[in-house]
Amino acid sequence: MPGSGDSRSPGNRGRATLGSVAARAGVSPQTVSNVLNAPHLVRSDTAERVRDAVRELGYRPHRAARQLRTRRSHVLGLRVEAAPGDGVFDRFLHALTDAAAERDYRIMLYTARGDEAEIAAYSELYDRWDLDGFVLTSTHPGDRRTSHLADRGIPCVTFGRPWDGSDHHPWVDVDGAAGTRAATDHLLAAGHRRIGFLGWPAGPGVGDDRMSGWQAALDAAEVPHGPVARCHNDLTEGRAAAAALLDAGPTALVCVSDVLGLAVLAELTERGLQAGTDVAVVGFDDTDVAQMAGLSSVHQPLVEVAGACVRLITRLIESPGGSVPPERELLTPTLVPRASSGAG
Amino acid sequence: MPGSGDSRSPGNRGRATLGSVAARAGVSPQTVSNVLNAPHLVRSDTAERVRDAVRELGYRPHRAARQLRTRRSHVLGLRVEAAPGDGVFDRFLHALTDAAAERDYRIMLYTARGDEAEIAAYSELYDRWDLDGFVLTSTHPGDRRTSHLADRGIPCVTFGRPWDGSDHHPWVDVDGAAGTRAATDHLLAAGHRRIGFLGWPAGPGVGDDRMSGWQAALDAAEVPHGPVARCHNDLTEGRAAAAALLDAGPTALVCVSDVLGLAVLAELTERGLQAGTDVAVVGFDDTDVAQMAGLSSVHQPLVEVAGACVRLITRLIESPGGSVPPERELLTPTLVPRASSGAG
DNA sequence: GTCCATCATTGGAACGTTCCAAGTACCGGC
DNA sequence: GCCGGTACTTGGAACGTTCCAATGATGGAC
Repeated sequence: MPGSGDSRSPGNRGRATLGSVAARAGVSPQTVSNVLNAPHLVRSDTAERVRDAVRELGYRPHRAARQLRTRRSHVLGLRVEAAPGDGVFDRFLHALTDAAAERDYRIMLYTARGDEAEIAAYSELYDRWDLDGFVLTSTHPGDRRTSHLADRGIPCVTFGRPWDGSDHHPWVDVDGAAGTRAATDHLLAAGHRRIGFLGWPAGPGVGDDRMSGWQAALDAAEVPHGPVARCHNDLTEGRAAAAALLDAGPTALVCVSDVLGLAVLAELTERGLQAGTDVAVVGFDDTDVAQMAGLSSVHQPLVEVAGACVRLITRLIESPGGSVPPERELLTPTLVPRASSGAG
Repeated sequence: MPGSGDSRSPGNRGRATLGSVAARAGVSPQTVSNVLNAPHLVRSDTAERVRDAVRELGYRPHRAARQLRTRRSHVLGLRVEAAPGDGVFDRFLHALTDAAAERDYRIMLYTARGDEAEIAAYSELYDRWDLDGFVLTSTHPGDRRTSHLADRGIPCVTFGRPWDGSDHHPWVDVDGAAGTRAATDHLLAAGHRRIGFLGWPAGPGVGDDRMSGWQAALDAAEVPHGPVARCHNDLTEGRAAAAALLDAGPTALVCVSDVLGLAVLAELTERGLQAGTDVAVVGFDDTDVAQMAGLSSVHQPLVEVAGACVRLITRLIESPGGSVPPERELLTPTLVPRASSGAG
């Protein structure tokens, strides 16, 4: 071995290639490739020699070349929404990026104005950028995105179950009903018997699901339903709804979101009442502000959600025929009790 | 032209390639490439014929192949932070994705535990994934990331100026001092003469910069400085600091962030005082919660910031020798007056 | 009509990887 | 000593694009 006779090619920023590693180890490029991708084909001492060369040269396979050959980019698409965040998306984004990296996948972002525009963007991202699949969020009744992707055989997974009962794609969701049920049980255990609910406007989807947990808990305990109010996810509307609710004299309120929970807190303060002692309040999502305001809240296990999303979609991508039955995963959130419901 | 005799290659999901377009237009693949990348080399009638073929076949160049040849991925890296978001990052993310798409660039995410881990991740992303450059956020004194990148000739741009006076990379920032100055001027114009400041712990960086704007406005108006308190960006700490500040009897408070602004609002409500009439309050960042709580705030022009980031880094990437002098851009935020400072 | 310059187009190779089919060596059985 | 199999290794082509150098066509000057 005379000196450091690297046979690296020019215009390559001096990076090692399969060829340079092969030369160093005294084998063919194909064998180096096999060591990395199909080790069982290679004799162990040869493999050892190749691995040494890989280490010495700091070789790392070049994605674009692999991608050109295999049509796999190891990149997943994720839409970033324009709508004001509820504080959940950031955390999901981070967890998803982490979970993907663990399996050697990356996340690429795109934006779109509405579902139709998103659908139009798929072909560009799939054909031209070779994205391996898409992670979709905020599923809603009448969502046409998943069926579009399914028709074209493009892998996807949704964070959020399909609300129209369709069944052609894997999904991961958090059991909102279980979350509000835990919150309600927590209040019942603390002795409350007049427990109201502040929710979103009626309609199939996340809002109704969360409300059903509150109902189920009360029914199971044979406690009559407390007052109910519904409004949009807005602090001002929430204040008005909270005022109406409080006039009905509940001792506790379960809220469909932290924003509405905070609205209740604000209304309580306005009335000179103390959250947690006079009226107990629980929110949903465990956002930063809830944390800061001491609002009890239901925490979504976003790290697990992200992990499951990546697991499900990579399984789909890496399945030979692409014909595995779609898996589902429904995760249970946990209650984080704080001062607003009498804790700590 | 007998029928639809597309000469598309197999294993290609039926996508058109340079070759199939060339065959259809009756020219060589190279000419098709020239039409798309160097139109001045091609006679106009030929170009027209090629463009027709492109349209008919729905041809779109394949990124991986181009990337393999040119070593340009048209992808920018962006780190997504674990830290609880201040509500600014989401909006920046969306704006950046949009701005990048406009120039045919995409954003790829990565995570890292600390700056050193991020530095370690660069080579993987740059060498293996061929990222064209990085957009860095949350610059801070003693930031070693930019010099590392500069040493290796890897393009980057930062959202946030370098706080150690270094000058080897382009950056975009929002003039925090101008923002607090506008806020203070707004309060002065409303007749306030005892204007306090609630800031972060002293030290070079964003916090001191924002405080300096408050000072400058008061000095220019020859009004004495009101009371000052400093604490971390936390609602609980903020409440205590706000209490101390209010005891000093200011008629208005400028806050370094919305979180601390909300802390002041909470403390005011506790005391039975009305924000906007009894004491005026202004926050910083114009987050969703500020909007909902009616907190006046300083709005960062994130769309412009993102646009500038993309413009600066693409200029760097696409400059032939890579040796353009680093540009800087300091954007001015705007005040959004709300009820908490007597508006609307 | 010859020569040179310019314009438009083309052919061949290369980027770094993986697929496929073809090799080579070894080994045991008969 | 030939045969067939198994274990390992390799050569050549291909993925779709761009770079580089070479080719052919056109036109004006002399």
